[in-house]
Amino acid sequence: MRGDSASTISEARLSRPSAGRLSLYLRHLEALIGEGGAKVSSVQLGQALGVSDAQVRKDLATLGNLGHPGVGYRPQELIGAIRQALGLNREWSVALVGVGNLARALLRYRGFQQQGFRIVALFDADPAKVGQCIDGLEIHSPDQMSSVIARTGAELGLLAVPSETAQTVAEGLVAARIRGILNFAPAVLRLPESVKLVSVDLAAQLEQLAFLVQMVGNESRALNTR
Amino acid sequence: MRGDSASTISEARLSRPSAGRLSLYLRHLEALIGEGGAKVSSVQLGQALGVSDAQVRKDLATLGNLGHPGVGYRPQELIGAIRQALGLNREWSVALVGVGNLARALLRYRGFQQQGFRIVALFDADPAKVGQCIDGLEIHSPDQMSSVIARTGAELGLLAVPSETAQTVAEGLVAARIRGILNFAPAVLRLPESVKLVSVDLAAQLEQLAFLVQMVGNESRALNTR
DNA sequence: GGATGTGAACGACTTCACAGCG
DNA sequence: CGCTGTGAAGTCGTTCACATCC
Repeated sequence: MRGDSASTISEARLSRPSAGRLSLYLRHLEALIGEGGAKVSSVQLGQALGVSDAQVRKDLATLGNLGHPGVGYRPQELIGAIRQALGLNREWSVALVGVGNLARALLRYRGFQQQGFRIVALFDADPAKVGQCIDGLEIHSPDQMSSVIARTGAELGLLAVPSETAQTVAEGLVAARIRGILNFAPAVLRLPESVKLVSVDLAAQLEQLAFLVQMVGNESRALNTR
Repeated sequence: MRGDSASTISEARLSRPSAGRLSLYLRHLEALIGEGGAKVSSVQLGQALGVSDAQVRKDLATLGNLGHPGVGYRPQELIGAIRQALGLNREWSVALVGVGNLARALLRYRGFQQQGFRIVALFDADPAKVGQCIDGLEIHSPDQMSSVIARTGAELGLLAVPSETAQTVAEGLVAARIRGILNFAPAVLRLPESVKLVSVDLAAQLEQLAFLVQMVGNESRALNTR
């Protein structure tokens, strides 16, 4: 890197897959800290996470010059830098729509609050559920979305509703000025560019697994032809 | 492709991302069928799913010559071919380990049984849960894994246990001759090559979303410099 | 020596663009 | 015509290999 006369972070662009791996590094590093590991090398990290050492270096290099040649990386520093790069150096308030079993699982999921995500609002269209409380949070009607989200300051939304209503509910969240949606409904959502979307399609993942498993069978058959 | 003198299916290799999209096409096509759509074009499919038309054609071309130039594709045919390619033209028996909220959500999840996945066995290490029944399925102790999995013929495993025990439990599933694992624990699992693994890391997905949302802010700041 | 950072080579996936067919 | 199938070009991400620094 040439023009680093000043020590300002040059804010190199961070690619999507790289960002995904940073999450993994982060989790692993936080576990390491507990064991007081003072240094980590790209080889160690890579082996622990199933990633090539070159890949690790490339990923970490985007964070700035954190590596100490001949030594490795300092976990503490890395953690801070990764948090910053991923936007985890602050709290994120999250709204959860669709209070079914999945929602309950998400509510209790430790991984979220551990990284500063806080679920601050619940919504469900079922009148029987509206007004009830879970973990100290009242379930609101979707009508209230705009006001409740404004009041609680939620910026992210978890969408755990049936696929039929997913698009409509998502639009409600957009109208309520949510900035990003994590969608669990098996539906393809259409959102304005400015609202970010990540989808987790459980059925598709399981189908992917079936495909891979089935391929193994085909593989061995294919090998016979050699 | 050279030696296609015979009309035998040349079984073109199906790439991982392509297989992922096939799941989406399949779901959309099954919805279309209900509405009696007789023909679909790559453009229609693409727009519905947020994929380029060229991509759709490339993906579907791997299934054999199903397209009718000047006309489009017949949904029925496509569905059959996709099912076959993904290995969904049969039932898959599935074992579910770790009976918490997530497991309950997965058990009731329609998308699974709709594509022929049947959960046939439950396991949980908590003695208080062992012996209980959910949806007509008894919860077994992990000790019983080998025998129960052999008896029920489960080939796939859903792993919904805490990350600390994930590796151990996964090894148990491998020992019980499971062929693929869908892992929900936020841990990196080490499995033999022959056992396929797909991981769904909820925390990482949410972090990814935070990253994207945060990027939007940085983007607009970056645009100012222009 | 040991480990980082990084251009260059490589590979995988996507888009382009168009020939060919109904 | 309209729409598919597909080589060619392009883009993105990963791996290699090595100069560099402690």
